[in-house]
Amino acid sequence: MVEPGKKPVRFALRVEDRLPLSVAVSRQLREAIVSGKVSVGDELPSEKELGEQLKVGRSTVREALRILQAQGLVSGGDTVSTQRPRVSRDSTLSTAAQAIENVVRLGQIPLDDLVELRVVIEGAAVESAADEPDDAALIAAREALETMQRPKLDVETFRAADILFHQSLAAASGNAAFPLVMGVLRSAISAHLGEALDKVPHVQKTMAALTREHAAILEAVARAHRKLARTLVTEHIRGFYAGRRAP
Amino acid sequence: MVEPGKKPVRFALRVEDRLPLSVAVSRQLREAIVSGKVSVGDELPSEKELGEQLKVGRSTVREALRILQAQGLVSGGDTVSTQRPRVSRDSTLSTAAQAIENVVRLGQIPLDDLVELRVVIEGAAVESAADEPDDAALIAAREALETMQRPKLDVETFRAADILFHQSLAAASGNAAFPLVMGVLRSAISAHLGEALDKVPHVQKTMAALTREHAAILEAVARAHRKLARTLVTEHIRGFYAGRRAP
DNA sequence: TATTTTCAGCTTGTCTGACAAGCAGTCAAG
DNA sequence: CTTGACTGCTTGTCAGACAAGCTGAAAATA
Repeated sequence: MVEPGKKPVRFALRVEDRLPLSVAVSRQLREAIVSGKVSVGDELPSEKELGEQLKVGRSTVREALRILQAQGLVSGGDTVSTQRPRVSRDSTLSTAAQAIENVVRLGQIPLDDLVELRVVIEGAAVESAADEPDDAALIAAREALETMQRPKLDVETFRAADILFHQSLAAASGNAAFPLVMGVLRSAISAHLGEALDKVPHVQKTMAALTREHAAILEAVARAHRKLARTLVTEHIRGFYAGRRAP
Repeated sequence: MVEPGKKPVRFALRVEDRLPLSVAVSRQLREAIVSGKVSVGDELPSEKELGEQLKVGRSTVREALRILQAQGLVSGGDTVSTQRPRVSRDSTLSTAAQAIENVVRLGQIPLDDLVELRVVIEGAAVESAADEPDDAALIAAREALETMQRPKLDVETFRAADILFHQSLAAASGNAAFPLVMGVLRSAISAHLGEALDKVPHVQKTMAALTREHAAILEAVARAHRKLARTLVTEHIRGFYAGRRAP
């Protein structure tokens, strides 16, 4: 491919930092936010004003704001409103969750692997919660459990209480990363399974059984039986998804 | 890859709530992507065409694309280019890491919690790898270890080999979710710590010590000593970050 | 005076039209 | 066969327009 007479000279095109203005603007704003130059909860200037300060058009500013909203650094984007965007307080958490969910869903990770990861994390969470529980979170878990113990519960309410229970349990570990990743896993798993799970043969019976397992887990945590709590959680999760997967 | 027989996916917009159109568009495209309706690597229609199919203006489409780029689902956003955006191949991972980094930098998740989560996951990974290892991944880990054992290694090479070692070890568990989440965690943690690892007092000594720990971990895994492997990994990670945090 | 109504002025959301820069193919001239 | 011009696309950016909604102040009313 190379003639003997000619030396292969490669010319590398040095692309200077030509990134779109909108991206540059978003990065600059991001730096101002994460570095604390604008504090959390502050209002940002209006789009027009930002554009004038930065000497860019309004559409450019709008695109930059969209990027920041997608990153969860700026509020808004979920409703139409005339409110000025603010530096976001807590929506970055759900943003991170969604980002991981994207990875998981695109990564074609087998369902079993996700379930196993959830077992690992939730097992560690209840062990930690059994050691030194966060009482407020434990109370929230207990309330969720009481909701699930109400007779003749409809599936949707049960489902919401179930999520809240597991979330609270993870939060009781005192580790903020546990509930975050757990929530991500749960949502990714149910996205894999599809939402047609409510059509189990014996819904009330299944829900009652799950509730009993929840009660046992919570009690093990409350009594600081860390190994028992882990075992119960592991069986609970594995059993649940095993039953779902091959009905 | 544009055979005449392949018919392009058509997008039709369905407005649910009073969401901004741009957000609705981005969500719909996101669904099309993560559900595999448009496959990874595919080109999306041009902005004009998308706008015509969805019956929205081009600026609206552009804002939606910005959101998707910020989420890492669509390529582009880092250079100015006339290329049509594609469904992104693998950049979602770094996006997730960046999202977590935002969370951490805004102080919503303490660094220690992230480290502890990494301990949990990597501990479970080596246990699983000790039980039934994926041989190819173990070989990769061993090669990375050999790289680290080379004398007078520069920091960057060591660092790369270190990442590869841990990644391979996690992959040896056979669970695809472990290396994935681990990678996100690792990147988020190191982004938060800063890259100032070179400023350790005794770099060569530190690297040598880390390498010995790595070797011990790998041997424990290879000999199917699951508990030992977990203990070693736990100490390895905790020790590493404990040393970093308060130098 | 106190309360309600009105209204001007802002904001965001969206659309349209315009232009520059750059890539890709075509097609003719050398 | 190479070269160059040309055409048609793309993205990036801007400017201007309009609707809808909020806010605060002035005006009208009780």
